[in-house]
Amino acid sequence: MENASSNISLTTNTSNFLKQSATLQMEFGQPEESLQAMGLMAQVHITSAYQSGVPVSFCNSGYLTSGKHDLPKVWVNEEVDLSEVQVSNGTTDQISSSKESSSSWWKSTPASLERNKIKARRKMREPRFCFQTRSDVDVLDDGYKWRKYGQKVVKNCLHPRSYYRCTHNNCRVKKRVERLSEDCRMVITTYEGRHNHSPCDDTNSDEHNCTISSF
DNA sequence: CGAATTTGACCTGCGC
DNA sequence: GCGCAGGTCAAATTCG
Repeated sequence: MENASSNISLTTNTSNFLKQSATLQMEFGQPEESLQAMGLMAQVHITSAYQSGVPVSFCNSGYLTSGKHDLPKVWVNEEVDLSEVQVSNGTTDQISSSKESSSSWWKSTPASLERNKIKARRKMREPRFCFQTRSDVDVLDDGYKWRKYGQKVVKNCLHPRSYYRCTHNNCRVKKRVERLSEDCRMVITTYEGRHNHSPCDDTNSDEHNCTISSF
């Protein structure tokens, strides 16, 4: 990584990931563009890939330090099943589960109809970006406004995982934040989905111009 | 007092 | 089919 400001190198270990990466570029264009779409203004170096949540090549090399944060290690976990998305045509009404529609006691209420929609939505996997930073704070300032909607203790992890959702209207981007049990200073952030707005829509300060290293 | 967070319950997917 | 683990919901609580 001789020039972090202009080069993003991608390490791939499996042909499957290459396929996934190709899909990603269809969706987002260049990797840099992808990261910007996620609101990541910092220049990054992609060192490893996650495949279905399992690290193909976990990054364990040194980190570039800037302030309280090290520049993040990023990997892309593109899990969008385009055929599935096309079948659903962006809506959830066409997706149903015979198992769920047969025996759930709550199925006939308006709330349950909404739940069915949510479930169908869950089936459509969103593009994901994961990155790892060394930081004292859990939530990185990426320019977007997030609302915490859950926290869960994950097996074999000392630290709980936090779940956040973008607060912008109709933006369904989510992120998960957890700390490594091996090194509590390491934060793993996973973005899921793509913002349909700019960071400026969420903040009225110039904080969003700050990069991840601004803490 | 409204917004944000916490937290226990619930739901779903997956492996055995 | 069952149990476990991860993800989400929503009522209660806290915060600004």
